[in-house]
Amino acid sequence: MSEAVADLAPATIGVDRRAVEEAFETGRLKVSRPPSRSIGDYSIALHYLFKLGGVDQKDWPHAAGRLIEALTSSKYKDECYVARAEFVNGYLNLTIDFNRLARVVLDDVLRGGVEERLRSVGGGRVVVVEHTSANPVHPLHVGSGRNSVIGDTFARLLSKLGFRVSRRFYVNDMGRQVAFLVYGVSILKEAGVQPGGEFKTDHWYGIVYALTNLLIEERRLLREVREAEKAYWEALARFVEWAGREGAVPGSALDELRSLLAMRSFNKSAVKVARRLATVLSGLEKALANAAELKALKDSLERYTELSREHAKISFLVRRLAVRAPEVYLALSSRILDDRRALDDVRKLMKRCEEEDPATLSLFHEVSESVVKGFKETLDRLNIHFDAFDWESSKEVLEGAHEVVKIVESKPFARREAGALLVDLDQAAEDCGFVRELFSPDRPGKFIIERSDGTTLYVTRDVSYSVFKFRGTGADVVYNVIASEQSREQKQVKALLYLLGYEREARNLVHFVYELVKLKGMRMSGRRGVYYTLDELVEDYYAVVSKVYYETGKSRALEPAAREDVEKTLRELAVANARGLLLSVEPFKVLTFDPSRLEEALYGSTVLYSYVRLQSILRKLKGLEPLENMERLKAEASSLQWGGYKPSEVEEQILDALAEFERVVLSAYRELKPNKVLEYAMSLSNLVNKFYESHRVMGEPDPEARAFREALVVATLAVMKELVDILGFPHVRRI
RNA sequence: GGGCCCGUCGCCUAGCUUGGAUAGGGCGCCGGCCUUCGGAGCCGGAGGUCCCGGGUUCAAGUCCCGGCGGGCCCGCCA
Repeated sequence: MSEAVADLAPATIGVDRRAVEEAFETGRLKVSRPPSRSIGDYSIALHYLFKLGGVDQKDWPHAAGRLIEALTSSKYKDECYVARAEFVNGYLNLTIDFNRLARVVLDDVLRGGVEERLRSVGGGRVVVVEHTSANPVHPLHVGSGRNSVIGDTFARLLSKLGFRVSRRFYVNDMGRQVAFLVYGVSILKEAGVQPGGEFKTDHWYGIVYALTNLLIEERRLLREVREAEKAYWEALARFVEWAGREGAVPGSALDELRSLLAMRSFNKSAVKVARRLATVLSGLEKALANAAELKALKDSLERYTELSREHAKISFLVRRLAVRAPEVYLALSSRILDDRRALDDVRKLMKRCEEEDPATLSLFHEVSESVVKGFKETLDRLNIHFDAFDWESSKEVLEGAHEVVKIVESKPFARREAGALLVDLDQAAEDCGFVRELFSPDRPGKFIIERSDGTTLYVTRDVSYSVFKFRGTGADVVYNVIASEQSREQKQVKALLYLLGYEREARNLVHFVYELVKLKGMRMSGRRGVYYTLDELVEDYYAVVSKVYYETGKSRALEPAAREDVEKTLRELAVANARGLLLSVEPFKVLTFDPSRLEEALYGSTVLYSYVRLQSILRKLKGLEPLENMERLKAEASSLQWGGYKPSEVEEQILDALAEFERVVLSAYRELKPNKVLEYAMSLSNLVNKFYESHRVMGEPDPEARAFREALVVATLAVMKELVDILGFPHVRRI
C-alpha cells in the first residue's frame, strides 16, 4: 500500500516519490486502523503529504480525489485488495476486498508460510534462557512463579522462532540464606526429626527455614525487650524522684506514677503499666513541655513499646508455624536458645561453605537438592521444564570465579582495599565507553569481588557462570530472566565481562527485567514464612475452575467413568489460568492481585474454551480428532474454493487477526513482552466465540460459505495451536 | 542524596518505540438473549480530568521540560 501511495503521489499531490517513501520509513506516514470499522478497514492520514506538497486545505479533496482515482484504476487496486477508497477530512480510508484477501491470509497459514518465516528468525542459533533461579530455601511462591512463567513462555517463543533454546536454572546453594536453612536442618537431624512428613519437601524446608530465622529473631527481641523494660522502670523511678523533688507534677498525677512504679514488683504487668503510663504522660505534656526528664522517660517508654510490639509480631508468626509443624518447632525452639550463639553457628557454616570445605559444600548441596526436587514437581505441573540445573557450588563456577579474581587482580581498574579486591568501575569507565553507557546517567560505582579472607562473592560467581553459559553451550545470546531489583548486579556482571575481554558475551547478555508480584492484604516474606505458593495458586485455581464447571450444570450427565477425565481437564484449566494470570501483566510492571478473586482472571479458561470449540466443530465436520490430524486438515482446507463468498464482519475480523499473528509474535520477541501473545490469544478467542455464536459451519446450506468457514476454522485452529504451545497451556481437547 | 521503572473507567489492561479521527479489551455492575458444531457463550448499557502543569506541532495518551504519587536499587548480602 505504501508503495502504491509513493508511486501515485507525485502525479496527484505533487510530492516527490522519494519523500513519500522516506515518510513511510520514518513513520511520518503509516497505514493505520480507523476508529470505527464502518469508516473503512485501513486508513492513512494524508496531512503530512499535503503539507509537503504545499496543498492548501481547501484543495485537499481535489488532490485526494486524484489520488483515489489513480489508485482505483491502477494495478494497485488488485494488489492491495482495495474494494473502496474514500477521502474524509484528511484521511484516506480504504475498504478491503476480504474475499480476495482471505485466500492469501488463509493460504499463508494453511500452507505453512507463516510458520516457516517465523522459524527462519532464529535459524538454528543457540540461545540460553536462565529463569526462575530462586533460592532453594522455601517453596516457589507466586513471585518466583511469575519469573518461571515469563521465562518459560519466552523460551517457548524463541523455540517457535527457530532458536535452539537451552533453559537453565541457576541454583544459589551458597550463602547466608541456605546457611540458615542448613543450620536448622542440622539441628533437626540431631533431634531425629525426619524431613518431609505430610508436607511436600520444599514446603517442609520452607517451614524449617522460616522457623530458624524467626526463632533467632525472637530470641534477640526478647533479650532487647527485657533490657528496654529495665531501662524504663529505672527512667520512671528517676522521673518520680525528680518530680517529687521539683514539685513539677500535680499531686494526683504523682500519686498515680508512684503506684505505677510500685507495680514493678509484679513483674508481668510491664505492658499494662506502659500503656497507662503513656496516657498519664500525655496529660503532663503541656505543663512540662520541654523538660528533659519527661523526654527521657518518654523515649525509653517508646522504645520498650516498639520492641515489645515487634516481639509480639514475631511470636505470632512463630506460633503460626508451630501449629503447622509441631515437631519441627519443638526441636528447633529447644535448641535455639541464644540468638548470638545461633548466629555465630550460622556464620561458621557460611564461612566453611565459602572456603569450599567439601563436607560443608555437600551438606549445602544436599539440602538445596531436596528443595529443588520440590521446585521441579511444582514446575512440571505447570509444563515448565529445564535443560539443566546449574549449581553455584559446582566446580566449574567456583574455579571460574577464582580465575576471574586472578585476572582482575592485575587490571588497572582493580585494587586491594583492606585486603579485599575492589573493582573500580568509575575508573574503568574513564576509557571504556561501554561501561559508561551501561550505567549512564548514573555513575558505575565500585564493588568487591573477593573478600579479605579470600572468598568470592555472588557477583564474582555470576561472572564465572555467565562465561559458562556462553562458552559451555555455544550460545549467541543469553537471556537472564531476573527481577528488576537485580539490575545493578546485572550491569556489574556485564561490565566485568566486557573488561575481561568477553566483549561479545557482554553485549549479548540480556537482562530480561520483570517486576515483583504483590498480593492484596499480604506482604510476602520467605524469611518469615509468609507467602502464597505457586502450588497454592494452582490449587486455588483448581477450586475456582471446578466451581464454575459444576455450577453450569454440565456435570449432570457425567458418568463415573468420565469423572476422571473431567478432573484431569479441570487440572489443566487450573494450570492454564495460573500461567495466564502470571503472564497477564507487562513484565516490567508490578503485578498486583487478590488471591481471593482469582475467578476474575480466567485467561486460561477463555483461551482454552475457544480452542476446544474450534476443535469440536472440526471433529464433527470431518469425523476425526483435529489436533492429531492438523496437517491433513490444513492440506484439505487449502484446496477449498469459495468463489465470490463475501465474509461477514466477524469473519473479516478473524482474517485480520490471523494476518496479525506473525507481527504479534515478532514484537513479543523483540520487545521482551511475552504477555502480548496472551493478549492476542484473548482477542482471537473472543472473536472465535462471536463467530461460533452466529455462524454455522456444518448446518450452512450455502456450499461456498461452508467451504470458506471450514478453511477459516482450520486456519484459526492452527494459529490457536501455536498460541497454546507458546503459552505453555495444556492442549485440551474437550471441556 | 543519586539512579532506574511504573502511573489510562471501581479494579486490571491495550495503545506510547514510529504523534493522526470517536482511547480498545477484560473483570465487576445493570438489562436482555442462549440447550450447542458437547453450556466458562452472545447482545445492549452505565462507567475515563489517559497523574498534574507547561512546551513542540495543523494534530499529544503518545515527543520534550518541570512537578506529584507508587515500587525498586545504591553492602567484604544473595
